[in-house]
Amino acid sequence: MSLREEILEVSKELLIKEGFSKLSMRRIAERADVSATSIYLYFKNKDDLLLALIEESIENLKASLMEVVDASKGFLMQLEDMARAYIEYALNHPQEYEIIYMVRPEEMPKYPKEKFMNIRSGYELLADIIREGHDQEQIDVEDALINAYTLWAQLHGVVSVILNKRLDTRIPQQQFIEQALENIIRGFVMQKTQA
Amino acid sequence: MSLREEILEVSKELLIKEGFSKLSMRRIAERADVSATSIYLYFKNKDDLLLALIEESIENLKASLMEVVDASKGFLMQLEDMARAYIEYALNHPQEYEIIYMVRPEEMPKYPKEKFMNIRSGYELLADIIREGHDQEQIDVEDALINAYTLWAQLHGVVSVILNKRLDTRIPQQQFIEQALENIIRGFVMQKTQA
DNA sequence: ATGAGAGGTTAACACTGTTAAGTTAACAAT
DNA sequence: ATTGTTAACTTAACAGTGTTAACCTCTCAT
Repeated sequence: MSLREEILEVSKELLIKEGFSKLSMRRIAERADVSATSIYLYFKNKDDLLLALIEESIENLKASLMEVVDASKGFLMQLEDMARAYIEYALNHPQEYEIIYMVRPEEMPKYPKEKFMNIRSGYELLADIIREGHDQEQIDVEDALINAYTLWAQLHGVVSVILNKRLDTRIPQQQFIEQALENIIRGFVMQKTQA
Repeated sequence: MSLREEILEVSKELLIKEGFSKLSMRRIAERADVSATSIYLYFKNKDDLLLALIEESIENLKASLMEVVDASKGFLMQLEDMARAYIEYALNHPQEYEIIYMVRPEEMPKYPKEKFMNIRSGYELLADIIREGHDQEQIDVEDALINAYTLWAQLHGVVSVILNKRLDTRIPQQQFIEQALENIIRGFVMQKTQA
């Protein structure tokens, strides 16, 4: 394993075990048994390293979503499956999920915004399913891509509130998730009474 | 103006002008023309100071929501008004909004989680409106408080995606907001065909 | 006048990301 | 076989961070 890979591996371990706030260059270096400056031989700076971690997390998230795609199911079912898969991934891999949204593009202008758009194919995947629903006149949407983004945003909001521990203690997490899923999905279903 | 107020004032200025990442104790101190350690006479630590800023932001956010409450309007209209007011506040005061969700309770265990729940009355406000809709059998909800949280979470997701600059450049922001609002609101409307 | 306390300061510690300069080893060319 | 070059790595240092301990200085009540 190259040192670059070693650094990435160790960084990921550290991220998962100790969280984003403990992820410092010197700690990574220590764990990898090299000097901190060696990291700069393989990454321009910390943001560059984080970006590599982010991309990996995005790949994992996308893979999780891909797994539940099953064209034989109805699209409503697929929509719900994907929504559940999204939430599940986020809650099961909190650090890996959060790092995706933690690092802010505006704070690292060196990188093209495109880098952060790697997740794009994930949206396309969602857009495809939404389009399918529209074709079968069971989902009431105009622009599938925009709706994919709104769906994604709503899901992100749900997991974000949970991960940031902003949920009222009076509210059971699972019930919150179920209610949110219900409301979100219903927001996409065609209202035939209006048509 | 007491030094404590002065520090808060200066901190808020610095936060708005230069953003969260530039908000350091020494910079605050410099702007307030005192030594950095003086801040510790009035705040236990940086988190304590941030918490004061957060509380102020929450008050402002709540006030913005209160402003649009108008019982004479239909609750669906009220719901939309509040949702718009939420998004508007977040986009018009990005730093003040973000700080609310930026600081993480788990990273400052010294403070009771209750502190972060000051926003609770905002949820109650929302819950009241939702309850009203339920009473008039125009909104399909079981537990109003849970639904207030899911609504809030969805709105947070929408503004979060925008503020974090994660929106695809192909997608016009305003169109995204309108579509999201439509989907979110519809998620709460009763589907009479099912009843 | 003296003691106490409020309200501030300076110096320092242990961190952080990052850079410049130096070292060391491997390998190619003369 | 001795150079020169390059890659891979290290040490030392800079500027910045949050935070604490120790100190000063002024005001005011006894």
